[in-house]
Amino acid sequence: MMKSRRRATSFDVAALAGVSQSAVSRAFSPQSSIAADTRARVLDAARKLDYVPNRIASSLTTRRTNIVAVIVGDMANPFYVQALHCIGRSLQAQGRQVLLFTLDRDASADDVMRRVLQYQVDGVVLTSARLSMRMTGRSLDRGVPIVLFNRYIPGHDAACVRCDNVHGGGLIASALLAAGGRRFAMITGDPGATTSQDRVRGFVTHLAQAGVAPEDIAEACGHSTYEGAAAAALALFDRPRRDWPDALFCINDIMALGAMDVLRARLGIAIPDALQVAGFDDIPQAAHLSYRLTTVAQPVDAMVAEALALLHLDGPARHIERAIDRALPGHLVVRATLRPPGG
Amino acid sequence: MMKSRRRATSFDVAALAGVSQSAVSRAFSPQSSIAADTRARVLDAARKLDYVPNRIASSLTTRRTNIVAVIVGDMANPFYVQALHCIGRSLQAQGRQVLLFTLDRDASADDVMRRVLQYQVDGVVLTSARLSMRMTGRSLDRGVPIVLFNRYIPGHDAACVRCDNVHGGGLIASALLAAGGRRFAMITGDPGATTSQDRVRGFVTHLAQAGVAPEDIAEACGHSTYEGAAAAALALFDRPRRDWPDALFCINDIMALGAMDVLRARLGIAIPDALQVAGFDDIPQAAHLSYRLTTVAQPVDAMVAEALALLHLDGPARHIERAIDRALPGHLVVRATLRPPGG
DNA sequence: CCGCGCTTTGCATACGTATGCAGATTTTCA
DNA sequence: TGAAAATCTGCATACGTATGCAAAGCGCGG
Repeated sequence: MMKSRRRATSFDVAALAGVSQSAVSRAFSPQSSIAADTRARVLDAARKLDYVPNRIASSLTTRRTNIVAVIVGDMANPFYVQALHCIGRSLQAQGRQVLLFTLDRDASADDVMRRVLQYQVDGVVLTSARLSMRMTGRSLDRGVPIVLFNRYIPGHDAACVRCDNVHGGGLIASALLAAGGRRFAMITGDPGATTSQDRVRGFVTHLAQAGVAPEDIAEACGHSTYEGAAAAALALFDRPRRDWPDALFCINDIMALGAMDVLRARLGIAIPDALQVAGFDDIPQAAHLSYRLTTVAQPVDAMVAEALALLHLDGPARHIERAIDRALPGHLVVRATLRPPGG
Repeated sequence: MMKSRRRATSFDVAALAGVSQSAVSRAFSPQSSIAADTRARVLDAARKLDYVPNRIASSLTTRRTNIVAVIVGDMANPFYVQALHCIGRSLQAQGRQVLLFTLDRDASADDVMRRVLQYQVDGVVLTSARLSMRMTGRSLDRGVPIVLFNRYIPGHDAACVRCDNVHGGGLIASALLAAGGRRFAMITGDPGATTSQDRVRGFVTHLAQAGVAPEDIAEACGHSTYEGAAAAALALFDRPRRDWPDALFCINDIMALGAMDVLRARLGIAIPDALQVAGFDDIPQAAHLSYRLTTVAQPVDAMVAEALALLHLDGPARHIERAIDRALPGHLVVRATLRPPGG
């Protein structure tokens, strides 16, 4: 059976059902004023013609595309994949979809933002550390709601949802102290990312209260990647054995995996006996039996729900949040990379 | 400075530049017939008004959205994340975007496909094993090009790009034999997935040629997940120690990680000394020092390039490929989970 | 039987851009 | 210099749907 070349439109359905095009439109919009039997007749005709409403066309008049742009900075970090997955699920449950933008190293902010705006998205979720400022500016100027996911811009008034990273850093410091850590080290992420800065700050501040001077905490930058962290870990241990750290905080899990792997494989360091390790994020791999990483779990579901709520996708009038900064608390997940306290 | 509430349209730009709306449209389309200085004047006015062409509106007349739907069945498998990332990068380089559809366990094929069709996408890339048949049917009926990524449907004529899984299974069999494997075992994936079936077939066939009877190969289903594989691995070793397998093929890497983790942690099995393990896919984690997994690398970049080419997104007339089945060869990546041959 | 209110329907138009066509302008060549 | 060719521009319309408005149909109470 050969289908007609042209796709059926609401006019075709209207003709078959013996109603006007308006009736077809109303039949497909739940809250419209239309008689039950008319709707049934229309849906029946639509089925016969294999008609599917054209959302692109409808978005012209409704001024809503039901599309949300998600800009992912680092697809190599499972945490952001997890966040993307969660965002996609939530939006799909609302009848909306994700338009995905991945950001390459050399991507220009203006370039990405121009593409986002061309697609008339209803909102933007930005998970990229880099380029945030210029992108949020253009988005807000054009009346497109944007929410920063897990990062913020100090001088700027864009809405932001994040884990309380300072608090989380403190949780890690507290756990490492309780487990008997004495010589502390950190592997930090992208230096420009507030995520990294805040976790470091929470960690250092809490240690300071326990009498550990900041200058006694060894530090190396792992650039938020597995490989970068492996290199950083080796750098931290490039010193006499008696000065080796015995407690290491990696500001995210993916770096903790890199550090653990290289330290065990290259230097034969036993974890947690010779070195205690903690991460941040609670990515799926942190629970794997090769790592059993102690970490701070981010409340991803709640963060996503909050972020999408701040976009105000429902409701007739578009309201843009300003100067919102929601910090949700994470919680410590204790696994096997710390010694039991008092053990 | 307060921006006007309404976004600037091509008419606004036209008025400011003193030209017609058509001229504005042409100024933004590279191959249009327009004088250089007119274009410059238009672009200048556009910049002043912060005008961005509305791609949604333009797609109404061009009948192209420059959007490709990507349906991801399993976001928990890093291989598909990697594929998604690669697809996104390639499309963005062509000025197109990915509209992401994630498939939950309980998602209905009709439901997802209806949403795909509503958005008038220019093409569909389907990476989900389940539901493939009904989805491809509806897509093709409506003239939307669809390509199955790394799976195919035997009775169906949709285009398909995949790794040569039979060949890859043979590579693994060959490597395990050369490394001295004697008692073989497999952890299989989703029973309905051709990906799993083909890899198993290649593996079993190759072993048979070497004199290993299929019924001597132990088998358990890991359902393509880390956790499922861990359970399957324990089941395979739930027998007298002298009957334990010494060569294990997991039909994808994520399951190999699960199997290795549980066998080492729970049963204390040394890899590769007591057990040799191989996977398939070459996900990033396979290279991590905790695993150093021998596996078959899929040529993801080439597969994605081929898949997108089959959609025929360029060119004026939409041509739909039928009955295409491209199988690209993978290559063995030897790491530390096999003993060196002759060692 | 009349008038009021409620529901349902169709008409007309708007959304923002692309493009065929014809007219206008410039260039080319004899 | 003139005519033909080439280039550029604007007009008008189409793409597919949503919705304000008014008209029509209906039920109900007086």
